Amino acid sequence: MSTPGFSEQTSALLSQASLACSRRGTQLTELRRKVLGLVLDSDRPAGAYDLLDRLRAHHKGAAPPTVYRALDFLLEQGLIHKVERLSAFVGCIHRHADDHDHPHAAQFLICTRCGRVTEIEDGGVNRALVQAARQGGFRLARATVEAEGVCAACAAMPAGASAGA
Amino acid sequence: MSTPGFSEQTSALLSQASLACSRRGTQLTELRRKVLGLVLDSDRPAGAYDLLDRLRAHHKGAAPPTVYRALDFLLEQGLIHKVERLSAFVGCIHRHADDHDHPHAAQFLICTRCGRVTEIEDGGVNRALVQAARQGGFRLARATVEAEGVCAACAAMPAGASAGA
DNA sequence: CCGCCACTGCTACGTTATAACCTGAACGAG
DNA sequence: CTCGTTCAGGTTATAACGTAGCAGTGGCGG
Ligand SMILES: [Zn+2]
Ligand SMILES: [Zn+2]
Ligand SMILES: [Zn+2]
Ligand SMILES: [Zn+2]
Repeated sequence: MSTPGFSEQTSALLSQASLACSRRGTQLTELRRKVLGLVLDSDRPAGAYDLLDRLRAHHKGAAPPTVYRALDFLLEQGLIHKVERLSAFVGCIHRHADDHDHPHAAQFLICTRCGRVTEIEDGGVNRALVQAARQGGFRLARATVEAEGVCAACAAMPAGASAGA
Repeated sequence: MSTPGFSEQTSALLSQASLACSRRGTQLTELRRKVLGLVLDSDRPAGAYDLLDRLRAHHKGAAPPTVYRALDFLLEQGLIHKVERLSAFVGCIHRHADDHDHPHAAQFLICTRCGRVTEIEDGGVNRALVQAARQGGFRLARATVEAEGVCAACAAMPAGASAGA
């Protein structure tokens, strides 16, 4: 695999991310690649300090700014998203077209049972938001939409249990 | 005025809040009333530590737990909202019906020029969210919707200026 | 009187995020 | 080549946000 320690799927996503950055004239350096790999490899949102701890295993001397700078870069590149309610980060599931100059409009479904976050991109929600903003004369730039509830997997489990670990 | 140091409008809202709490069997104590007054009296979202500083002017010995406990209470009572993106609090503009047992579904428009936040409650957005969640088999409990952009007042100003202060 | 409860005071601590300053590598202009 | 500039990252310290835990007080019902 291309980056030891990461899953096959994560490695594949890292390769795509690297390409996407090249096309945009930015560099997915080794450090940024590691941080992105850690985010992608986690099936739950990852906090900055969780990432820092894991990063330190293979990157001695990492400090808060180390990981926050990498996260800022990855956010700018649209490779990850921040879930505000959790102060945590998730990998972006969407393909990164050559031309994407500004972030796409996504929404997040946060399961309060298992902690997993699903990224969706719902046209209806986006249209409704644009409409609502326009009604108030508000010039909409972007929106944070984070729903909390119970995911399909957890809803199918007996109460008290949580799907998949 | 009923509570010295607050505007007439804030005082009126405080009276309403006090009544609403009585009906629900909870107490809007003097401390909680002061914190609510501070939130309502501000035309921008107020951070917890900003509130703490202002609270100390009339309430010697206040510490972080003092203000956070009051904020928790006010959130539970639906008297204020937290704006996650700003880690700050705003007063709720809606009337507090006797029967409201769970929080209402509101959205926030955050102006990046002047910093003001407008609370709206848009049926279209709420319907779209319910619909989007259902499509993924997600049992929606509540949603954080925080739009960023430029408010009508700021959009009418020359670039570089910001409306009202 | 006594136990219980809601509220508050207070100390300390945990978590999240950024400021400020410095080093070194890469690269083109002069 | 040497300088200025840009970008990435190391390092230290600190700001900003939030909570745990325990003690005291005062009301209220047994
Ligand atoms: Zn995305
Ligand atoms: Zn779940
Ligand atoms: Zn409200
Ligand atoms: Zn504005």
